[in-house]
Amino acid sequence: MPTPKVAPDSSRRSETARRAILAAAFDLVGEMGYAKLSIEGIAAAAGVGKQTIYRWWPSKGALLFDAFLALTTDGGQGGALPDTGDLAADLKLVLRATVDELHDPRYDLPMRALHTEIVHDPALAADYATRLDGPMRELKKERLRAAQRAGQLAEDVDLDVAVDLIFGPLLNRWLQRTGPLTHAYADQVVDTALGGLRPREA
Amino acid sequence: MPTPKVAPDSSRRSETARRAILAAAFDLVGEMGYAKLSIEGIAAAAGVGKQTIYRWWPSKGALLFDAFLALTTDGGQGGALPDTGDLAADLKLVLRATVDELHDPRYDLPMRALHTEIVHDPALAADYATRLDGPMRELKKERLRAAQRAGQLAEDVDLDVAVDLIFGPLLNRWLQRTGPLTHAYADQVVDTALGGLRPREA
Amino acid sequence: MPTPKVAPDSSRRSETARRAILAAAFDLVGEMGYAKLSIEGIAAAAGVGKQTIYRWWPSKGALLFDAFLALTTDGGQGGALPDTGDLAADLKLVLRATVDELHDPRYDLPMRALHTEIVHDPALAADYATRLDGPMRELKKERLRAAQRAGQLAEDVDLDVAVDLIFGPLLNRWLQRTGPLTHAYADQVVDTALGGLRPREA
Amino acid sequence: MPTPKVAPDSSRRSETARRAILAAAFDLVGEMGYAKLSIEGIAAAAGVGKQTIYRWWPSKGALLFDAFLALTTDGGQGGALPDTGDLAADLKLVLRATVDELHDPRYDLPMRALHTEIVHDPALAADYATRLDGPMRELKKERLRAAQRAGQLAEDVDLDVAVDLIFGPLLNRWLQRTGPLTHAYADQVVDTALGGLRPREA
DNA sequence: TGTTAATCGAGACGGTACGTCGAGTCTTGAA
DNA sequence: TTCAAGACTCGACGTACCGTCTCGATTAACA
Repeated sequence: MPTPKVAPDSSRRSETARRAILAAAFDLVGEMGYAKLSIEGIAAAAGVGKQTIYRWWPSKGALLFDAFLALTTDGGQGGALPDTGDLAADLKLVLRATVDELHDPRYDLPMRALHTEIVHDPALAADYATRLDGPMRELKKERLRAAQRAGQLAEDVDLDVAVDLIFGPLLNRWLQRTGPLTHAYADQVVDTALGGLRPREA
Repeated sequence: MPTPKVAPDSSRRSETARRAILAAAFDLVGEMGYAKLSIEGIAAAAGVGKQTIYRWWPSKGALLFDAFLALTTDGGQGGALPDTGDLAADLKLVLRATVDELHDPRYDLPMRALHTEIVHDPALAADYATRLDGPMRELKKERLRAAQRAGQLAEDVDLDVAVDLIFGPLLNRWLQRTGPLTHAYADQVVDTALGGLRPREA
Repeated sequence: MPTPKVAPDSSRRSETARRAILAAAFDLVGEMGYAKLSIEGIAAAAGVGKQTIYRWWPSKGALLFDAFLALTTDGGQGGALPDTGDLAADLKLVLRATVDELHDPRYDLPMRALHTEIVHDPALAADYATRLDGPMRELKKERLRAAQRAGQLAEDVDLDVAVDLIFGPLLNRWLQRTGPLTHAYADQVVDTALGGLRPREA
Repeated sequence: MPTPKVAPDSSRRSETARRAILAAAFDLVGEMGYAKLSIEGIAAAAGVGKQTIYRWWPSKGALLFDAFLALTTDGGQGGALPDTGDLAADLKLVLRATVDELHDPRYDLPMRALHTEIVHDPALAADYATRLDGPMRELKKERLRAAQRAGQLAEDVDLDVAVDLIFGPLLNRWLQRTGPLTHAYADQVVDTALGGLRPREA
């Protein structure tokens, strides 16, 4: 049975070319932003024929996502969230680290680009959910579950909603630039989310 | 911001052309999405020369924003948030309406387009903050202030953070498709944000 | 009877504007050649509205022609061709002067431009024949007639053909750059045309 | 000259596209004249991308010249000028044929276009001299040399000047429309050029 | 251990859109 | 009414990339 056209024989695939393309894509998007990023430019920078890109990636978004994934996986922080027993402190630590990362110019443009693609491409969004956001979210929920076991988190709280409340605001503020993205803001978010908006009964 | 580079004499500006352009831009982005939206297409659909667009708008994003603003302002829901005295109920009402709006196919594509443009264009983001998000956010904060006066909201809560917690998650889930966008989710967000994640002391 | 649209009331015409336009047209065509000459540019250089040009000239060629005419008439060499009694010497004098003029960079570009327009626009060609070439040609023929009376030119020679033979080659060589345009060439043309190609019977 | 700026690998060049472009260029210039001839129009008529034209030709004039050359070469009359032993008769034959050709509407517009481009573009003029005018002129001079050997042409006549005198006037009259272009005129030019303007000693 | 078929680099191709320039028309307000 | 000014529609410019399509020239699995 001949190999179908849609799935080229990846055994013959050049690993060198693949790596060069992903690196070039990541570098270029960081240099000149997503709008001016072109397949042609990536191919040239990677010293690769255009067809080699079109052969293996269905869209610019998919390529960008792979480029992102490659770097994240390589040096991936992989591990679980810290658990010192103090939920608020742990969350603040993580959120402050996130704030720092979002300020890193090396990641700023590529991450914005990726988010743009996700917003417009449901298929890519699904991929993102499965391969990047999903695992991350699971780690976060794991930490929250531990907190529930320790009685630091209400039993009836939906953990997905909890994750949205805690980790969403930072991303929003970063993407939309609705305000300064600081450690103080990270702390406030954690405190407010944990404590709730309603006055605590004295 | 949608002010032209070397401000032409706007007193001579053709109002007919302006309106036709904004309408065409909004319609086209709704029909075929932002990626395939072209200035050339908008000009053709509006029966207008390309130069007339380039004369008055510095970027596709700025034009889109104006188109959005024109429609929002025209039929604008303008008014304050409902205040029945029951904060949770009022917020749920508003969030459920937002959910419905986000499901309206007429607004889906244009709003996604606008949001991703904001992500990439700080100038546009500033304009957005001033002319769309700002006023909206003020209305939201006004309602929350009323709740504070009524003792339904803690005195020490930062209202900006509160708004982020309540209204951000919906937008995030919609943009990133991280989960179903339902009335139930809206209710959960309100309840969780108001009550907080921490267990209430019995 | 109202003045017809095709012939605006020239009594109200601004002489200042007219002169400025002609001067600007001539200068600009000399500076940047005919291809890059634009009505817009002329209007700007003359400090004049575009409409003022369109009101009074039907085409770029007509304007250029007028500009040319204005300068030629002003300092026009107007007078008859020299007549010392020696036809060959007189013609060589005139042709050598023409050679010099054609080498003047101030006139090179404008004259090429004018000739181009004449080639493509029969109406302009007619105008040219009537107002520039015609009078010139008459002066030349007058000199040849005198030569005929003096027995230096055959009686049966068609003077128009004679003029073509004597004055045409210079123009051709200049326009098409088929060879160097020198005084020697001018002399050769005169001698050959007068003497004929056929061997003189001994 | 029609050599591209940074010579692309012409081995990959599409002969189909080349031919279609040249044909379209020639046809269009004949239909609507040089002024309204656009690269865009040629590309569309040839079913070709604009870039394919820009890739291989540096200017509209160069393209036009190639188009002209292609047709001239294809059906090229190539051969030498007739030589019956009677120089005057032979020249009249050739000039009358030229008159007829210049009246052919199929060639009128394209040839005017080519000639005016030559006037403005020295590089094109050089190419024209090398590839079209040069060979033609050589044929003409060859015939004149034969006449010299036969004693029908003075020995001391510069053949280039002779060619200018014989063949130039027709072109001039045609381009500038300074008079009717007839067989009679052709004959007159030959007779006058051969006989000279000066009276023959009886 | 050659054969052979997929992949590679390169880049021409037909297209679409870009952002700019200028054409020629029209409108406004001043002289 | 003409003028300077300049916005308007329209068409073309020359460029940048798109995604498809040959081209040899590797190159790695199979025969």
